[in-house]
Amino acid sequence: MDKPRLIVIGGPTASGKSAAAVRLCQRIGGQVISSDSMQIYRGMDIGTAKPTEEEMGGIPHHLLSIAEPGEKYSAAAYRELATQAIQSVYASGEQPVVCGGTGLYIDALTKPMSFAEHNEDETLRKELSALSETMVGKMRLHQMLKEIDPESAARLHINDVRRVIRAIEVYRTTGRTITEQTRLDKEREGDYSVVMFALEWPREILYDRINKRVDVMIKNGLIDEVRTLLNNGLSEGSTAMQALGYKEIVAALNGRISMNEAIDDIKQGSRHYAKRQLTWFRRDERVHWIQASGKSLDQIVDEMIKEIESHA
RNA sequence: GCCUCUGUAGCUCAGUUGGUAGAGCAGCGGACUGAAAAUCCGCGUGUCGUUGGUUCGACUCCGACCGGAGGCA
Repeated sequence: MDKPRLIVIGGPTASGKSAAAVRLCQRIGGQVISSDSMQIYRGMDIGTAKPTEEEMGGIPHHLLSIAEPGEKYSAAAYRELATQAIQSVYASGEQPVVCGGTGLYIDALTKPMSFAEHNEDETLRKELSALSETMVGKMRLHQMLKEIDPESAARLHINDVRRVIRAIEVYRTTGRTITEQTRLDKEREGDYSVVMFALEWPREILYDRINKRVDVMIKNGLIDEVRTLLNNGLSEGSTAMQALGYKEIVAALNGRISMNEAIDDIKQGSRHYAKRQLTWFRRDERVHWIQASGKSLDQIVDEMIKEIESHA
């Protein structure tokens, strides 16, 4: 039996993914499944550029505002929820269109990844993080990994503490190294027949779009949005408050930097983020890049539909 | 008009007694398998304002000119 078709729109922030996804859905009869790690949070609308009711254009969107900002979330949880949402869209006879900039989530969904039941250990993670505070500790962590999984140790830089800790954690909780895990995953096939797109812009234009979007966010009340989250007791250390546009405003509200500096930091952080996304999606050979500059939404969607049909 | 300071990377600036230049930020490239808007790694991109001169050799010393800042008039 043929695998069900899954359309994915990735690419950098502010490239126009959301609008393209909506238009595509309108034209082919589809529904949007978000693959954005921050738009899942309730109350984080302006800073995450979450589509408004109007922007959704009558198309159902899944996985937006489904978690409280304090909640933990993960690629595994995403895969679980997205899979359910996709099944429900297929059941309704429509085409699921995954849209969002979180590359890891897209991979977790579209590539085989065996997520063991239990493979997280907060206590161990905390313990190891404490160790990573010093250079000596970092070296000890790296050494520890070298003893259990030399391949990962060779691949990971000593300073990439998160991944070093994660690799140790995987082995301690599952008895299997992350290297072996990855190898096994690569031998398997994904669940979908994926058609993937990303929108491409000349760099200066993309950066200009980012800068302008940040200004609009401020004008639309981002500062109040952050204030409300803090008033509701959201801690500064939560994952949600690591989001671009939020951590900087918090720093300004707490007087560590001026509001103007915060705004510049958000723009710069977003530009850097867009670059990282470009690196991620450029590496993915499944991506069909669509030149967006100078084209109307429908022209862009025309190209997508043509590509999708050629896959049929 | 005269005096003083100043002109080096996209920006802010270093540059030793003369040996064709380097930091931060910006920018560019890369990695990424349960925190990913996170985390981490790598890369100077240059008519040293212009033009003469001194010198084996000038960003560096001297002259002129051009631009900028301040002071005296």
